[in-house]
Amino acid sequence: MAAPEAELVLKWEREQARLRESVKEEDTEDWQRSPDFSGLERVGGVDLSFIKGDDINACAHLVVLTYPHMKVLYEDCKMVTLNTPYVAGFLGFREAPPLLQALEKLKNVQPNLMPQVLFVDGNGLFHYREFGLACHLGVLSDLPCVGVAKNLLHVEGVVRSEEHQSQLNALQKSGDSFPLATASGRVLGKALRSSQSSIKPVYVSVGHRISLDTAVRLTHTCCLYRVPEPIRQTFQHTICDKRSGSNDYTTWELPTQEHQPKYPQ
DNA sequence: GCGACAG
DNA sequence: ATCTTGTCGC
Repeated sequence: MAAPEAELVLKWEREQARLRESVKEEDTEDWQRSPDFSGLERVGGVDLSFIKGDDINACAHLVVLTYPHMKVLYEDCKMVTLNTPYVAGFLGFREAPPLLQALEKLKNVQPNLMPQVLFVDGNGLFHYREFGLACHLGVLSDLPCVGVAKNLLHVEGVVRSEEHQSQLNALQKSGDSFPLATASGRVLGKALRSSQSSIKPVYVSVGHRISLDTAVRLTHTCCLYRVPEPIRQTFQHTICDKRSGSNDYTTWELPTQEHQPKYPQ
């Protein structure tokens, strides 16, 4: 993929700065204040999936699950063609448009199934300019959004240093977390140990209309495995025939004991 | 200066 | 993002 033109990058930066002003980083919903999230009934997840040698054609996924039981209420997968290359820091311009279309479609066909919060595969405020994909989707859809990244983005001095590694080692049990603070002291996200069975954390940050602590708490309650169920279900429902062979989860042993799903049946 | 850098 | 097998353990 050719390097993005400097002019385009400048345009993108201006757009991110403009949209950044609309991000709400506080709880705006009643259920977010509730200790057990009572009132929350539907959680969504979005993601794009690709096949090996092709980075312009992708499958745009949207799933909606019940809360807290994580049962599938709605799933949609559509092949799309992307216009922009992947550039770290500008994921929103590449992935937000098709994902917004999926939300628009849901609004038209099953408005009653619109999720009350959306999990996004990528960062929110934990971003070079505090405007990752989760913020991008949040502002443009005005849906509460949580950013969950599986890998660490190097933001303002937050890197995989020995300090970071020792903080990770201190995450002993599921639900443990530590803040991701910039050199200036601003907390842009949290590293969360989301399941007992995985040492590797997920990086949670605010997308829109939710506080960081609520986002982390909610993410934890949606994790049966490392990746929050709404996002993980999106992988499972990939229609692009990627679920043959041993990757079919039905051939895997179900978690036992402390690995037990939080909400059986 | 070069490289690192969500998906 | 995606490629890619088995293997060891709870």
